[in-house]
Amino acid sequence: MNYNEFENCGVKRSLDLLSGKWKPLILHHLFQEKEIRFIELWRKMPRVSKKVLLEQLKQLEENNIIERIEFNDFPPKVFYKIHEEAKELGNLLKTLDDFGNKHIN
Amino acid sequence: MNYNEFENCGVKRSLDLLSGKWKPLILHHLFQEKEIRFIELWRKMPRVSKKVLLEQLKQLEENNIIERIEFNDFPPKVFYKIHEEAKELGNLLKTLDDFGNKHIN
DNA sequence: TAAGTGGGTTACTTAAAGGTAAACTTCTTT
DNA sequence: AAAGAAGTTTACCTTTAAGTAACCCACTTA
Repeated sequence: MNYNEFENCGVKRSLDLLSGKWKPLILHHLFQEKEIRFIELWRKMPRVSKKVLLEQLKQLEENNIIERIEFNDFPPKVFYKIHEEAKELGNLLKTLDDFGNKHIN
Repeated sequence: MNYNEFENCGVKRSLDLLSGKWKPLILHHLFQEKEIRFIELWRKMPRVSKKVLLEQLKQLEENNIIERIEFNDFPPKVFYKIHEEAKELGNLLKTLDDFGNKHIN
């Protein structure tokens, strides 16, 4: 999240959106589930701390990649899902995955 | 360069290859020039220190993204160029650029 | 012989990302 | 009354990436 030069570059912007240790894994789950509760997501990736997971989710939300939907229930209920306008991100992830798998080494 | 989990994931591998503050800019220049001397490259991006530029180049080389070609001349002469097997990276960068430009905000 | 050349290294500092652990909130259940 | 639930926050520590500045090497040129 620290490209301070060459700002006007789409490559950087894309990398910014995805950079963060747990974001690819988060997105992987969100693309699978369409909509998932915070605690469910956490159970799927228990090696992240709550704090860090929340940080990454907040960054994704600020970048309009995901949406946070809160219900005033008890116990609290919050859903996260891929933002409608970021659905095309799926294709990008596929492209990145393909390239990464080909380019082993 | 620090994804220690979910290693077996192409997305992570791709992001790893590209993560580094100056790599997108380096690659931009290398894709333009096909082959460029270290000092020329540095002149094109004078806000990086030599040390950091060399670090980023070394990482790219270790990942087989670029090639380092050394001549035993004086003064020393070293060329960097996109590795033949990484030419397809051009398409990936294009994809990232397009996405980033669309997804402003 | 002193200064300059291009590529690279070393030692040290700063800033940012991530990790750990505990506490808070507001309700429900036992 | 005590314990537990889900989501979040706080305080603090560790690790890593990046920045700064100086120096080395082997040779050439003024």
